[in-house]
Amino acid sequence: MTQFNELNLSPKVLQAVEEAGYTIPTPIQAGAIPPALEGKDVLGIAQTGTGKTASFTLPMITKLARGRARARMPRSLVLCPTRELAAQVAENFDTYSKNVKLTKALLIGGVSFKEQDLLIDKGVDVLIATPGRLLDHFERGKLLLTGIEVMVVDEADRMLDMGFIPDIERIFSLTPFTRQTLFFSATMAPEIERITNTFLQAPVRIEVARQATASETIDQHVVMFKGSRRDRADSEKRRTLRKIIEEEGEKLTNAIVFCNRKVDVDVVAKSLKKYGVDAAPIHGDLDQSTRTRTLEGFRQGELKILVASDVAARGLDVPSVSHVINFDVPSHAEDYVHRIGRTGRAGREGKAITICAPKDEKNLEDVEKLLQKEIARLDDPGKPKKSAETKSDAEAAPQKTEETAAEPSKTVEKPAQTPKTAEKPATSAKPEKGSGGRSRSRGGSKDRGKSDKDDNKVVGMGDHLPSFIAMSFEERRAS
DNA sequence: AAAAAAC
Repeated sequence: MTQFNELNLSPKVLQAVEEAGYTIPTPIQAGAIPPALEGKDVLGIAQTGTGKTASFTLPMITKLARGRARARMPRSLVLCPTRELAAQVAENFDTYSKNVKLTKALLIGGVSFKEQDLLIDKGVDVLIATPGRLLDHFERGKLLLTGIEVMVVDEADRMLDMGFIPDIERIFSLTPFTRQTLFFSATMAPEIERITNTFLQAPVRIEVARQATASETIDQHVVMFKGSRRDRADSEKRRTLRKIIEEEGEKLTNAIVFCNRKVDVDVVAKSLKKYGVDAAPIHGDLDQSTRTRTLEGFRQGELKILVASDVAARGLDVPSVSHVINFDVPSHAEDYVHRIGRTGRAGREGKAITICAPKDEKNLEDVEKLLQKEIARLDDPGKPKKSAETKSDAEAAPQKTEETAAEPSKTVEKPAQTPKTAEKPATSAKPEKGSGGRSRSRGGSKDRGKSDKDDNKVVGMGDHLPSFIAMSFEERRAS
């Protein structure tokens, strides 16, 4: 098996890698580092969690160790779609460049220009940036990109989703065409293919395809939710969420609750807190210091539940969480895969529960189409059950209890008609055996777990790379 | 329809 010391990395970089505890590169690292060191363009098709970040930081540090940056003329540039990702990449540089004299600047929004300007003026070897802030600096005349030797585009497909492609194209055009380009994307949409054809020169293409799939390592469930009345649906949905959290009990050690909209992130987080659940919101409207602090608290295990918009769905290197709960079904089916990919990492157990309101059913269909399987239905634990009479009624026609059933929202009643779940008072958090009927992952996972551990800093999704992402182009076209 | 990202 290839080892890091066979990849021609500089001794100082190698030392930092070894000190971080790694000896065996991941496939994307083994594939991308040698051509990157030779100065070739690289097209990496890989998901977060494959060791992607180190596959460009390590060769970059090796190459940049020689030479020095001039004022306002950075020698390399890494573009990331979100501020958090950019910060993560910066940390990765710190880890591996500790034995090398290398200056770097993190150019992201939400923080003052002042410090960033100061760094740029002094000259930086590595610029890590989100597109908006980078262009902002450029337009203020503070920055010249004509000295860029290496440019990295990270998470290009997400850049596409976020409408950054024009910015990326502009930035490409501001850098010298002699630059080396390292380009990473989880998928290859036609638009991404076009960009790579335009801006990459004879790239070495590294595609990471893995066997394991999301659907096999994550225990997935969906709760079909229906509010009793329009004006109560919102609060009832939050109650359903609380009940889900209660029912998971101690198995839920930490979780991310995803909402589709920022307002809901705020409302849900506030609601959970009100009911004594340790939760905090994160989304793009919160100021950067709050975002950073919240995320850090969550990483440190000081915060139990992170209520998040899709800012946290992809790429973020949060620790493996025990649960992902979708307060809403994401409207892009692929986001579902990214969201649930925050759990069950490195071969550990993971559980994903999605709340599906009637208006989300179309989205749920799309998700199931993408997964090519049905997600196990769970009864709504938040639905107050009435008398035994209604109970059998509900069993016969669970769907039918809408307008007519104006149910007292505060009353706690015993849950009925839940075959798998033991009956319990609402306050008890009794563990329930996962009943989704999904078989666990196959062999291999132990092995993976080990190498994921080896590569803790950069590994994200671990074992359960979703099958559609793991497929090669040919397979994808075929299906 | 929303989120992310620039002030």
